[in-house]
Amino acid sequence: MPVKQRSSGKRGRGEKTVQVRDPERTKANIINVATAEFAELGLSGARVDAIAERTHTSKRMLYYYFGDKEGLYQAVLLSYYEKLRSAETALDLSHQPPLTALKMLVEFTFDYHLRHAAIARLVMVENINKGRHVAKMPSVAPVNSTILATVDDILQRGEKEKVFRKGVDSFNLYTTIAALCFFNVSNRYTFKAIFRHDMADPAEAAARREVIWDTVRRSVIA
Amino acid sequence: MPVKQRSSGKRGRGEKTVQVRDPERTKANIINVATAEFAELGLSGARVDAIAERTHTSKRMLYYYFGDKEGLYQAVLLSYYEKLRSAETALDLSHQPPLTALKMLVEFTFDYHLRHAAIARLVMVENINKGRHVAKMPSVAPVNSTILATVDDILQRGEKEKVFRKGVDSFNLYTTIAALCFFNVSNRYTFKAIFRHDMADPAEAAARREVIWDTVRRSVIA
Amino acid sequence: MPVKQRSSGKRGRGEKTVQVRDPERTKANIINVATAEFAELGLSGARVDAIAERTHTSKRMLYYYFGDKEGLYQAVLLSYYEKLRSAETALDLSHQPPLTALKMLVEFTFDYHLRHAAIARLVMVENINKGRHVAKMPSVAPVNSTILATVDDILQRGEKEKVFRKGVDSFNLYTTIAALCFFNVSNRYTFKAIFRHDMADPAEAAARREVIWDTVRRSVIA
Amino acid sequence: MPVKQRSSGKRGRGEKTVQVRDPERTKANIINVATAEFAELGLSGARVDAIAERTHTSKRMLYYYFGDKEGLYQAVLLSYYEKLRSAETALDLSHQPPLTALKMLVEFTFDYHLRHAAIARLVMVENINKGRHVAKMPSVAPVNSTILATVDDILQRGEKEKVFRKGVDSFNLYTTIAALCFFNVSNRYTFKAIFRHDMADPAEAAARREVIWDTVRRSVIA
DNA sequence: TATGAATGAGATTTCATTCAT
DNA sequence: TATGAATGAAATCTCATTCAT
Repeated sequence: MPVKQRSSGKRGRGEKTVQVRDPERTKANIINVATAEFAELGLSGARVDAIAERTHTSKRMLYYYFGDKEGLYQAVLLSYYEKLRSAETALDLSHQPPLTALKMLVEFTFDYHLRHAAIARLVMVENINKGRHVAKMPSVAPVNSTILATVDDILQRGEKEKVFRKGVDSFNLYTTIAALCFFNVSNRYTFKAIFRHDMADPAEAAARREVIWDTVRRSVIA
Repeated sequence: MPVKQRSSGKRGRGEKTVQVRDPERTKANIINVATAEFAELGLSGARVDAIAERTHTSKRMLYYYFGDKEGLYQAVLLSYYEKLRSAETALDLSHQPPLTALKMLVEFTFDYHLRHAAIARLVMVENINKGRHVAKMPSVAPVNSTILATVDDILQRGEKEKVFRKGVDSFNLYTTIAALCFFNVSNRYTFKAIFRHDMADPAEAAARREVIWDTVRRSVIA
Repeated sequence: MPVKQRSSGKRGRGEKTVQVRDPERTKANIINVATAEFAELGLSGARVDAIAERTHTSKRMLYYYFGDKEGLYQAVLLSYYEKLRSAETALDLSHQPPLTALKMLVEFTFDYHLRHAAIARLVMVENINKGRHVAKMPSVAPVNSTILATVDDILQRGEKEKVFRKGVDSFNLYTTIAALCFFNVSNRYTFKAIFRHDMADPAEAAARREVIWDTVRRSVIA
Repeated sequence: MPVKQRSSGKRGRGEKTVQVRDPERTKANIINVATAEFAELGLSGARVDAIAERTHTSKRMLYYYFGDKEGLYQAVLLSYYEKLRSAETALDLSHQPPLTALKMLVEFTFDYHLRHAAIARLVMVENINKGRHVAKMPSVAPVNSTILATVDDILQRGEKEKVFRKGVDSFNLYTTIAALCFFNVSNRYTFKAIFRHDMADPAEAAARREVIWDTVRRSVIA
């Protein structure tokens, strides 16, 4: 009988399938739930109990696999960066003409943040934590800076083709793109309160996406 | 907390000024300390005990003046927006030629965030909280959107003088400026871990400041 | 209403007087209860809950005053050494003739361990912990080594009076006394199981007390 | 415990001998590891996980062979008493002249405790447990009281030869020897903290060994 | 016989807040 | 107005043990 049911008092029927004995699935499940919780409430705001509750497992398993709350948080962070990398490499910008490639990068970055708001929030959380945890993750640095190589390639091709002006720095360009796209998610709530604009509103977001691309384009064209 | 005293020994004694019975000073003192704590650790990460500890008063006073932890946090937030407003109005951009005015605004925004990193972090914290608290502060909205009027004024004058191209939207322009300047502080730590660039390093910040201005300028000029 | 009653389900009526607001009494109360628990079960075997239960306060206060379980244990240990010192100095052996003084010391040491078995057990516990906690208590060493001065004084006077032979070392003598007296408490249970002798039985203890004194006496007399 | 593997990396791999299906070896291996753990940390301080970790087997085997933690502890205890018995009988004191025999016994006891400190600690642990487990081990009592017969034999021979005085009780004599030798190991750490003497230091131990023999000798000679 | 995943029960610790003085 | 003691409720974490394969 691999199916056990919880005798939870709150719910009508025990709806949890336990005892999966598929560690990878168990871990992935935990990480997914935890990602949402950490993104929603931050490291200190997140509740281990709340995470466990929404998991197919028990709280004990979080500790079994991730050691402690911070270990789980770190696993969540790592999994985010891994997903981002896959998404970025899946873009394959090297075969596009420079301007197209740049546009695709801008739009991808914008859309990715908008669609995965939880994940952008995770980055904010980590910055509130002063990057204490990313700093411990050696695999993150090399992986992510490949995006700089991509940008550099686009810039060089564009420069050679006289589409882009000279002297644009890849790190600065990428920072500009990231800043413009990230902000839409990161500062959504304070902007809404202050300026009565909801940057997550589809129409508003679509308009902003255009403006951002326009801004980036003007910053590089010859 | 008697226990803390176990590992003290560093301080002579009586380093806390005897309470002067000046409510305003007491409150200001509490808010300053709380600002640092909330900016450092977020709303849920901050500790009431820790704040009280670094205050010239006792914990009881926090509750006396601010009701509870959230009340204190809200007071901190409000005080931030008030300071920002004073600083912005002190700029007086309406008497400057449009391009100069815009440049001053960009540089002020950049410098302000860089210098008052704690305050930018506070904004991040509030966004993690989904703006739950700013939303409750009626005084914030009217106050802060005056900045939009300022930007609008600059844009209109620039357009009229043919320095700026037509159709630039003030909200979008301000968002771009804010995004570019805010990001330098908000994503400092993750960027450092991933790209090995310290965006807070004076030389790097100065260079970035130039690029940001260049980007903004190109986005508006005729 | 300084008296609050617990709504404990296990007991007929809430019998705990809380809210004493006499920190010293509260702390002493906690330490007394904790001494018994730690002596009975060791550091890891002791239960914070169990200690709190038998206290006039709540579990929270243990943490308030002592930080954590180890802090409490350390306080217990320190309090033991302080009590031992008072008892030893109260003896005032310097005005007794050497042989009498030595006998008094032996009998005191024997009786003290027998009467305060809990405390001898505490010393065992600390040795199981490899002295990790005593080592951190700077006040213990100087305090307790005054006993060596006392023994030394007795030995010198006895030697001068030709009651004691030459060359008896004070540290060795004290160690012998301590060993013989301590053992009666420390190894009581294993000895009982193996040899069917209960070293804590009054008659047996009284006899053993004589033998110990005899052994010590023979080891020093001229 | 998957989590532990986060900070491993030190070991090549496959450092655990593949299980040889030799129950006796497996059991012996477990007992050895468990002896160290229990001696180090006590019954409640020891961790089943930690023991299993350092074993050539898995945690399941501990339960398979020993039932539960206490069963394992009891097995460890029994194995200690068996080893002690073998060592003692190997001495063969009945063919030595009384004084020599006594000296050999003292020195053996001293050396045995010094060399097998883990085992003396185990006895302390069991006394902290109030002998709950030895009491359950029927084989221990008859076995170990043979040592009393040995001491008795020595005493009687010594008395007959007028080397020893009359009226020395064998149980008391053995207790004295045990106390003096045991103490060197059992109270090593507190004595070090309090008196700055390391009773385990070879030179200090050698000197103490002499003093103990001297003390015992003086307590019995005619 | 062997293993790694899984777990319930309970242990320790933390935290915002209130109370007595 | 001020303070240190006190607290309930809830959070994090640990541990011996069992289960599925």
